[in-house]
Amino acid sequence: MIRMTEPSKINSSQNVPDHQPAAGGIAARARASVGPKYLTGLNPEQRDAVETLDGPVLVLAGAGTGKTRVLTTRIAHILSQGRARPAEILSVTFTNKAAREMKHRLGQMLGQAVEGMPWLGTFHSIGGRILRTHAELAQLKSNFTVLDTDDQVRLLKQLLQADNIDDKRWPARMLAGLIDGWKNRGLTPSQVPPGEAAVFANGKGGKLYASYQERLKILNAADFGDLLLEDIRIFREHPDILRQYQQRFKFILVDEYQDTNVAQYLWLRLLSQAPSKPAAQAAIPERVEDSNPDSPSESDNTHRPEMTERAAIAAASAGPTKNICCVGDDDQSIYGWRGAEVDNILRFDHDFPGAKVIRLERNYRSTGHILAAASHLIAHNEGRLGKTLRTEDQDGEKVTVTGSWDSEEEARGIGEEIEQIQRQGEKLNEVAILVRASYQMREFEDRFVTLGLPYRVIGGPRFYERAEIRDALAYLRVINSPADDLAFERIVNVPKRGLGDATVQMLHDHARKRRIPLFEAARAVVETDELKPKARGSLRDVVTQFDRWRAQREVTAHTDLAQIVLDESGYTEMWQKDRSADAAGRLENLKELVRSMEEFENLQGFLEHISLVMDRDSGADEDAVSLMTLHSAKGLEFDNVFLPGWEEGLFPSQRTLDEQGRAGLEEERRLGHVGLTRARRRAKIYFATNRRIHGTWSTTIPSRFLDELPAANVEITESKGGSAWGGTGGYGASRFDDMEAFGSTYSTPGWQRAQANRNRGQANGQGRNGGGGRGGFEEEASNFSSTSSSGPDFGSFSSRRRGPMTIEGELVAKSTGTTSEFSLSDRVFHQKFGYGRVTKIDGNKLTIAFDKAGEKKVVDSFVQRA
DNA sequence: TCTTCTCTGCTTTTT
DNA sequence: GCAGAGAAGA
Repeated sequence: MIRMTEPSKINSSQNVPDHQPAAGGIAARARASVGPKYLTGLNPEQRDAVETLDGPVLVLAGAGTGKTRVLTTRIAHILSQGRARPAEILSVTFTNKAAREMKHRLGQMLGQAVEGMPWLGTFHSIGGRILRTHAELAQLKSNFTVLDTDDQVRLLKQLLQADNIDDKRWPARMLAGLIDGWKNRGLTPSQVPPGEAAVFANGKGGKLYASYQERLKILNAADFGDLLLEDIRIFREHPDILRQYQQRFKFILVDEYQDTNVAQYLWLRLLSQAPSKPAAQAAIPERVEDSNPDSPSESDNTHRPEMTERAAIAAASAGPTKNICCVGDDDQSIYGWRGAEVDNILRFDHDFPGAKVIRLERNYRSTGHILAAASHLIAHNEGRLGKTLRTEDQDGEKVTVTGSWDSEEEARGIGEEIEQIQRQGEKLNEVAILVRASYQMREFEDRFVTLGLPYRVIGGPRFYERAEIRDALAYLRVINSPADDLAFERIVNVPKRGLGDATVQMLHDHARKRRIPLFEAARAVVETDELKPKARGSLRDVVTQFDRWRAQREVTAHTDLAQIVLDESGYTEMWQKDRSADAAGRLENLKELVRSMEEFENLQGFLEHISLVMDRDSGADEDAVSLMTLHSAKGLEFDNVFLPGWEEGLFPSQRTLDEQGRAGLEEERRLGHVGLTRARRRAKIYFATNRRIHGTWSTTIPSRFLDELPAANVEITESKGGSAWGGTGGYGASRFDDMEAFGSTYSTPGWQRAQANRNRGQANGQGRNGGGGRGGFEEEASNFSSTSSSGPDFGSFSSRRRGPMTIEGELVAKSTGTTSEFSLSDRVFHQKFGYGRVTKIDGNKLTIAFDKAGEKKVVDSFVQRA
């Protein structure tokens, strides 16, 4: 059953029941042009993963083992073997980026754009597509709106208010999280275990979930969870519909299977059963609820509800499994906190009997030392499927571990190392800083701004989550669907029209009484004298404007309409008048939005897809350092990877440890593994003894993960910014312990913290006086922005460093050659800090008093005349 | 109704 | 240390 090579099929097209021209094009081309060529260059395991087409297959693909290549080659293989047409392959990913990447690579492999793969996409876009087809079975219309988190929360807030629940004690955001969690686990309101439903607002949680669902139907809206959950419900209530899809999808491929949640699992599971006639079920005895000793959370009661759910689905759909191929890596499962079930991958062969498991263990990315360090670290986890990554690459440089006195010094040191890398002629695009929490980024941003080092932040608010984009979309949503109350409410007073809370409340009352949408209520209220003349006038304007735009919609291209709406509503003007730093960027984003609409046929089509498909693009062409969280680094790779902040509490995160215990620790460890395996040639780890978190300094101890790294592959180095302990390396009581300040082998955190505190003054002195040779302009500049005192504990520390260093800094700064084209009190603009005035000039380094950001020192090339 | 001031409470993030 | 929300003033 392994190799299905039937040579006759390759050249004869009559075996393919192929009547669709587009589909035939790709399939034919695949057969003709690819031949066996696509198989060359694959290692034996990869080849096995590509060629095992029948029955369930799990490909355990470690970091850097060619996962995407296997997936795309497998699709090419299926097509070239004539086993399915492009429209018969369901191929799901988690992110749009991954879906795009696959389409791109497939296109390259098959030599053309892959328009014929209609079912290649994210779980949510495909789920949404299925739901639109059968919307009426979920009490929706096919043009339903997909709500994002913000809309969701606002809707819940209204429900809480209506129920007189204290929004302070029981925040809407928390309820949104709970509902999300339930949906991730495939639970409809009636299926939520009563105990869990009761935890919110003294037992009202379940009821609120139910009324939220009701409201969604009235608004003709679905949230992200519904896109899958409603599909599942439809599949189960209408076996004929399910069978239709089961028959259609001859092959199913799943990327990043370790990240699937229970709902996704159920969805896949239903689709992956061979279509069986309702009555005749060749029930394979399957005991999904069996305890599996390998799976860590098995004994955990909290998983019971969905386990029974799982069992029910398994029983109902027990039939031969089709050709499903899941690719994933249990060691890279880092989304447990948002509902991903590592269990799904751990028990794959259990869920899909007869599954073939193929391990890809040859790493093509990292050098020996890096791989060894990563493997050794992850080996501390229990509950793995177990893989041993190997490379045929050289050992390369050892992974470095560097301790520094505080987080500022850490940033300074990394900045210097990056400059060094740059001097060696390497590209900044090949440098990444991966942090655990986004608040760590700031320090680096400040540093890079000072150094004039180009960087880009990856992640952060997505394009369509930006306020200006959501506002613009809200206008379009109201035009498209007058019943969209959430959208109407969002923009009725944006820009300011004198229609505040009081007016909106009044509209709500009116709308509820007559059971009409807010927009219609507004139309009616304008005709009465319930509102003050001023508010009434503005509201009338709003209503007439929307009526006009809707009329124009028939005769105007949707992109033009969007532009007209933005201009006539005064929205563009609002941002043009805004003098804050990011106003220009927002206007740029609005332009980008209008541009992106061109890809869609009409307004309707655009709105249907926007929330699912829209992505930010972070100008990747420019050579710049990448700054991102460990989470968003998954799937990326760089020559040089910097990993700062390996300290207890930060990494592993204390909160994860508190909330998830052992499972949390293991997930954090996997995060470390992901971080290390991003590096091709150099991986550099850092920790600081003192870190400012939320404004206050606290003393930290090195991460336990440092102790879990293999000594043979790791080199302990001194901070380039000057060692915290006057030259001794090492960090705290660990087996690397060769350090005087903390010289002891006691290792309880409390003891270490006590030691750290006791030694602080002493170490401080050493750092300042004995550290010598540090400082210079950079030293002074980075302190410059910290205007307020750092709290009583460190008062002496701060003042001490600020005094003499400033003088030193000035001296160095004055010696920098070039003179600036700016003069004192020039008005300037800076991308990050906004508008300000030059207060001091030192060569090409300016001190600027920013209107909003305070006083900063920056290189003149980073500002322009305002 | 809009602006300014005080208070709180902080991961990770895709769709 | 700062953003975001809510309450008090203009």
